[in-house]
Amino acid sequence: MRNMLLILKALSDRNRLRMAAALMAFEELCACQIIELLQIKGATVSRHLSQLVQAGILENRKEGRWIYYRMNRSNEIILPVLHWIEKELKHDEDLVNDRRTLESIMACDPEEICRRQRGEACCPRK
Amino acid sequence: MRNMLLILKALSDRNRLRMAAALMAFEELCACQIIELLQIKGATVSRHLSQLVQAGILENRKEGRWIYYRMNRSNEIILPVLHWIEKELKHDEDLVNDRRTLESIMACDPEEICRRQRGEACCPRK
DNA sequence: TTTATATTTAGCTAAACGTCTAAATATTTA
DNA sequence: TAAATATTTAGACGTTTAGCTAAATATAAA
Repeated sequence: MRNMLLILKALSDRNRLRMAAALMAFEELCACQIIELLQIKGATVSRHLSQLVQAGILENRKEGRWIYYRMNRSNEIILPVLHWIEKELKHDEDLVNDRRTLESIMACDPEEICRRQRGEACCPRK
Repeated sequence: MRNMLLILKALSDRNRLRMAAALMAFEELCACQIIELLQIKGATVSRHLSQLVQAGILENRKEGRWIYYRMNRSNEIILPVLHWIEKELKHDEDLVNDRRTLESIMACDPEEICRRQRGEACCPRK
């Protein structure tokens, strides 16, 4: 039961649900891309991501200075609930919007995203 | 998304998950039976139950002084996640134990359960 | 119509949570 | 090797939440 509660709790926060939905649509995202999507502080994003990893929903890999997150496809327990979310929220207004935002985020190099987050203007916002 | 979050939040508390599991196994239970199962105060149980109703997971009906709760079978959205929980927690130690406890609770009249909750000895505990 | 009683609501407290800033860590570049 | 930088960890703060007790509500029994 403990495990199930970890999973349900991890998914029952708006920002974490958005992260999960983003990674259902986009194979792999680095932390800075998720920061850019959610527009909240990196430290906060980091804690949410680690909670999702803790629950077995996400996994990550390190590549240089970046850390990339993706769904943990080897965890079969969570597949049904992810499919459920995917189906029910396919047309959710906020998530459709997030996917659109992600398209433009993916069009930039992570390099550019990070530069923007340090306050240097680049990579037009919209 | 708001709706999905209500559902996920409602299910991501240990006691509420136990309530939901109990009502997957036992068609219908009145509030006093759930109080008896969880061994927490009636007021607290009441608030949990209303949160589950709010999320569309449970429905209730009034019969005299008692209020009976059951799964809201007309809400199709939640069926997949309930099946998921049912499958994953079928052999969960705590929930197996809850079902055993419920067997003996069901063997008493609600009348008896309520009397016990008022402090009068009756209906042997185990 | 008064009393008993099953459940809910209101108000409180302690713990958990989401967010932030600042400091720490790890990796790359100069 | 020193400076830059992407992410995480630590610590603080305001909000939410799960639990309690006591009061309110609604129904049944006397």
